[in-house]
Amino acid sequence: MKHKKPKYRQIIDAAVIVIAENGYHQAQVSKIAKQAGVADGTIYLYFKNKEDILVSLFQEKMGTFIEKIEEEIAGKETASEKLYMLIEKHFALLAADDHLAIVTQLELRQSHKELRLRINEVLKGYLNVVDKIVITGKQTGEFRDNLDLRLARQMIFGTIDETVTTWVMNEHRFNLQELASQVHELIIYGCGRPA
Amino acid sequence: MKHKKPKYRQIIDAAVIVIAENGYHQAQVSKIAKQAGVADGTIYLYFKNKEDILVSLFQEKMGTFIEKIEEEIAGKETASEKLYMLIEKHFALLAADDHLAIVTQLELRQSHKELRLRINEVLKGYLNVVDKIVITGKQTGEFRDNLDLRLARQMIFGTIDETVTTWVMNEHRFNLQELASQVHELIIYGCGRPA
Amino acid sequence: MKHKKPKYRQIIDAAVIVIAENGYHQAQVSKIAKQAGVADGTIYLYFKNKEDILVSLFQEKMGTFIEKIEEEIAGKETASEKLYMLIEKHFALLAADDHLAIVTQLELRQSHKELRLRINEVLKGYLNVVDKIVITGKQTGEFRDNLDLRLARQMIFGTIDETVTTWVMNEHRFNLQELASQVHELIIYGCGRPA
Amino acid sequence: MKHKKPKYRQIIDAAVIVIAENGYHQAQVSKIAKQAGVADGTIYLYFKNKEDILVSLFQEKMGTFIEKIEEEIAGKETASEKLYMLIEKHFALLAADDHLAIVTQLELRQSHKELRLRINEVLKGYLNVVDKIVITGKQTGEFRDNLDLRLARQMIFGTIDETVTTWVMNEHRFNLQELASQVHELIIYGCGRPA
DNA sequence: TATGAATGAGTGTTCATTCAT
DNA sequence: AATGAATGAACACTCATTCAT
Repeated sequence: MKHKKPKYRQIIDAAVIVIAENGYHQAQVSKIAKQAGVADGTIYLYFKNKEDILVSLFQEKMGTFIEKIEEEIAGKETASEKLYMLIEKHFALLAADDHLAIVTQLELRQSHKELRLRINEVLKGYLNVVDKIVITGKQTGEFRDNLDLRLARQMIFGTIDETVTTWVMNEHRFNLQELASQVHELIIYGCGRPA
Repeated sequence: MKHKKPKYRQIIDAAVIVIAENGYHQAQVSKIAKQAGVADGTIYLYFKNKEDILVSLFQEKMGTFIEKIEEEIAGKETASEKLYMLIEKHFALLAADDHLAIVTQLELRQSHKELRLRINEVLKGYLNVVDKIVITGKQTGEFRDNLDLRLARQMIFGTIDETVTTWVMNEHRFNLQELASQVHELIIYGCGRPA
Repeated sequence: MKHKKPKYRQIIDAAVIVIAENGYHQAQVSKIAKQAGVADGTIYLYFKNKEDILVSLFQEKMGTFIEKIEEEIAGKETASEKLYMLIEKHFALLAADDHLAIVTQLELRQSHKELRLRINEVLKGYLNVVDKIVITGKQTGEFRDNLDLRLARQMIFGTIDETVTTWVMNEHRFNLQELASQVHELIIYGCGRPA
Repeated sequence: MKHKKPKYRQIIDAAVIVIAENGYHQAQVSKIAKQAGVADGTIYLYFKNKEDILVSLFQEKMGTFIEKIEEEIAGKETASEKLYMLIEKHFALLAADDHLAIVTQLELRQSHKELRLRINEVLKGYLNVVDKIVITGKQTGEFRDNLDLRLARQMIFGTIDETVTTWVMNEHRFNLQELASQVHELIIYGCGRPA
């Protein structure tokens, strides 16, 4: 809620569009300004530099993303249900926003190491949500006692992320949201056949 | 057998070192040439352009990578054992080559979209190995019948890849190889408690 | 009497401080406005543009400078005494105002050629005072008959100016005012030994 | 003799022309490159950055300048004769090179403080020559015993420099070289009438 | 009078690639 | 085969000035 200034959001939204349509390396500040309908210099009244646009973009979008997911999860009882909602909502939100999906899955990963480190900071918010689900699952007995928190987190995030990336790279040739239940099953039961 | 020319490998090995030590965006052709002990222009006698160095690098290294993993897997009977060897060898090979781990997990992902598409082509070789294991598992009845091949592949690759990336980003603060059995267990049984 | 508006002087004084403390090229209009406690736009109610601030600054300060020197000189009889007062007062006034000394000797000289031409116009007032002393000296017989007015003026101004600049550049490591009598001697008698 | 590469001198000479004709602030690197008949990038094979061109320019030209003056002076016996040659040669060299005179007297003085400090370093070579003359003069008894070295240096340099600057600013409306003897007289005997 | 958000022109530098030797 | 000097396109950011309020 820090930034109510309409131009702040205008510029971030413009950045998403320009990056999605032109690629990270072709997203010049002047192009973003033009898309936002402001002068180049105006960008610098709201952002420290180009990197700041990108980090802010990720913070804003990921913030909203996490908030929405947490809302959905809060209404669920079991870890399994929470996990399902996480996956379902994650897929739904990205499926609903083509540009954002391209930007987060493909383009922003081309950024400089330093920027990626700052993006990872933001990502920690998401991973915390995952962690809470895993901890809940272990407490309720739904998940194995000997489950390693970090590995479980990596497995859950890795599976979801790889699925979304494949979907984006295949240019949405399959329906992402429909996969939610299968991905959920895979994470809970693994590849193995139930005993 | 394709390239016996010593300079071809010399340049690729130089590229790995330069990229690992300087980062993708600081790995200029002139730096690679210097590290390889050749003139800038000589690079272009062996590679079409800079992108070609990187794709070739990935092809060469990933080729060897896949060969070694296939060797190990061939000696195993069950899908579960094959999967274990895949994970174990994957971790072992990267843990043994610092530079290569950094280059494949962090640096090369900063490349242009186009280059990443070509890298994905190479990656298919690896994913085919995963696919074969999954298919075997379904045939032997080790894996569930209703397992979706593509999703299983994404889950396996996503989990392994995310684990390695975390390890590289944490600057090797934990022992990667030791995690092989836990990751294996996670992929086979999932997070859930056995019935 | 020209400008009674308090903000006019406020802005000029702010400019002297900002230029002295930040250097000519780091003295942005917004910084001057902030120092003066007015909005950026307000500057343009009192000055045509940035250059106008600097020229006005020089005019105001140099005007006061010349007035004070003329006062002192008027009380003296001989050209030699007048010259001495000129030097002494020149040194005294700049030694008493650190900021002004830095601005006139170092910073303002970095200005564009056009601005420097306008500054030279203002400087003529000072050179006229010098000229009057030289003319007086020739009339009274204190100075040589064949003395070229322009050259004498350049020698007097050049020597004084170079001395002040050296003093400013040496960060006031020596006492400027104490040099007045020696500089006076040098100008009257030159380097040579009296016959 | 460090740089025999023709392009090095080509670029420096181009810089003198471009700065003299366009002014310091309109002397873009691309303009200098064009004048030198090389590509923009070529500049950076010979100079670290733009500032380096300007410092090198000053070093090269001032180096030659000092060398020539020292040669002339070496052939003279008395301090007075040496001083005369210094002035005469100083005037002659600048009168013979319009562009260089403009660059050193007007344009280069607009440079940033840092660059001016580096230019001052180079200038010390010239001031050393002046110092030697003054010291000689005191030893031979031509100059006063109580002459302060630093003040004498400032007087000599200040007078010569101010004269040249006036000449350049007046667009060569008078003959500079002809003034040498009068300036010499002024420095040796001052404005005063011989006793 | 006074404000301050918005404007947009302008430029030093890097580096993949070429080609004469 | 090998060299390495030369090329030239491309871009983030600053800041004096304006003008609606």
